Amino acid sequence: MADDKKLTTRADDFSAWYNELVLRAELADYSPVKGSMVIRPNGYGIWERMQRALDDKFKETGHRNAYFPLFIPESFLKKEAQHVEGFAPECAVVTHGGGKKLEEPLVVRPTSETIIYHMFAKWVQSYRDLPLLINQWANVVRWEMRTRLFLRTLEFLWQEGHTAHATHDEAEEETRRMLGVYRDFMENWMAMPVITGQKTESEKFAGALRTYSCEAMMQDNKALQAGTSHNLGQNFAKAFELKFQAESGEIEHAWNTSWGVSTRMVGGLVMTHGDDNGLVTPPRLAPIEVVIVPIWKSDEERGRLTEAAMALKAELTDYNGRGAHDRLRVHVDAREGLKPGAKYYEWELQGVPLRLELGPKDLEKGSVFSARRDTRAKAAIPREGVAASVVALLETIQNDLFAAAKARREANTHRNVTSYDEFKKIIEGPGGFVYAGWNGDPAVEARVKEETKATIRVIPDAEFRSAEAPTTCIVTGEPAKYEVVWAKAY
RNA sequence: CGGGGCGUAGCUUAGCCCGGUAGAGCGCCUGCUUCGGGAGCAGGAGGUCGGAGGUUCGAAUCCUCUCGCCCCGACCA
Repeated sequence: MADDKKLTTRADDFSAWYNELVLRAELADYSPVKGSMVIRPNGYGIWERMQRALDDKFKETGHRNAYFPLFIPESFLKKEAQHVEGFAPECAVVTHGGGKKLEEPLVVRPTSETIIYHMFAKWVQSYRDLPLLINQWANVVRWEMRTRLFLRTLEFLWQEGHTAHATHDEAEEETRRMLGVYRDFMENWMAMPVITGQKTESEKFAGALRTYSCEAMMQDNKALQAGTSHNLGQNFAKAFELKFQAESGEIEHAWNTSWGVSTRMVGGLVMTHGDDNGLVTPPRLAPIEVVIVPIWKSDEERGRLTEAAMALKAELTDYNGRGAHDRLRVHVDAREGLKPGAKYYEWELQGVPLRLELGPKDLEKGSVFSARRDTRAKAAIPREGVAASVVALLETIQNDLFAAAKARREANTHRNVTSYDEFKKIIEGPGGFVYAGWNGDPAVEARVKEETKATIRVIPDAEFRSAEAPTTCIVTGEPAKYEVVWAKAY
């Protein structure tokens, strides 16, 4: 090995780069059970930031948290025909408990629609009980064939929102609202631009009427489905007899929605912003936003500079320019026996957005020396008013990360592609998103997947569509029913 | 489950063809000197070579079986 301190580069082997980064930045580690992983503090810290931001948004939109059990009677899964077909193959099933064979096997939840709507049926009698707006933070298990850290593991953490409404339109509005919440989070917290839109019939959630999705582009130009929101119609309400008496006096089935995002987003964050030096975390999701590295030569200096670093930290954390509940998250790295350079590399690997160096020269000059993680730009900042400068710089980093990611996506987005040959050249070559016409036939979708591995990621929402809609289907040349986004996906 | 690769110290690995004292780098521990981009020197700890069987005077190395992991496919948040 030439230099085992350096990561494999993205250009050399994107997949190896990703795995090495996740392991070496200590985001996660392989567990003894094949396909499952341990989320280490660095990774879990990011997830906690994600949870906090999302949970606030869920509460703001009227949802309340609850918790439903891990085990679901096997018969529940079978009550909704499409649902069981979609999920049965990947379910873990408990057949024994307490040393005895169970009368009915229990499925370890792959998702909780069935148990939740079973319970909703007990709780809802009247239209006055609606809407019922519930979210749960939980782990789920899906027995996947091929796993990858954060992107696909046997067990993962997520949130699943489940709601019941009196009308289709209310449910549709909710489905759309939560897709918007996801988009807001992904763009403004993760700094990860997404395309929103509707999934095709073959890609929609098993049991849903319609599925909407947020699709992001990773640095290898592959798509990542980052979050989905489903309008379940009355499918589950009918299967679980979730009924209510309407104002009119009629008994009606409720209309459900479900929506979820998972720890997969941590993988998305890595693949959106990471570079060959390691992780790059958007400030808003960084467990540590600022690391202060004091620099000294002598023992006398060490005491002085460590003290100055602690004072700097105190000034930063006391600053309430972002509000009392959003204090700067600052760490001082005063470890002895490590040279400053070694510390720089370590914090860069871990993706801390901003580093402040504080040495004797800075003390003399009344400044601190800053280094941005994203651009690696360095500059002296006046010590006076440093907190406001740091807050502003972090905001700039947050915005620049989003702008860079968006520019990269646009640079790898291909529109006005009308020939299937050209389409294949792009997909098999550089990859990226290809906007093209589709006749709406699932057989065409299947054929393209078979031939190129590309799938329709979404039928994009209006704002993402091309100025001039494609008129013909990319494959058959027939009139196009939709403009769709094609890409290879994770 | 198909195809490919690999299991040697905490990590990365050399050695394996051609059997003969298990080696290195990183990391770790102790001490001294260092400290503005991965420090140096000295000393030290750490291995039943994935497991089981076989061949042999002798196996990390050869044979058989087995277990596990990674990558590529089919399936998917």
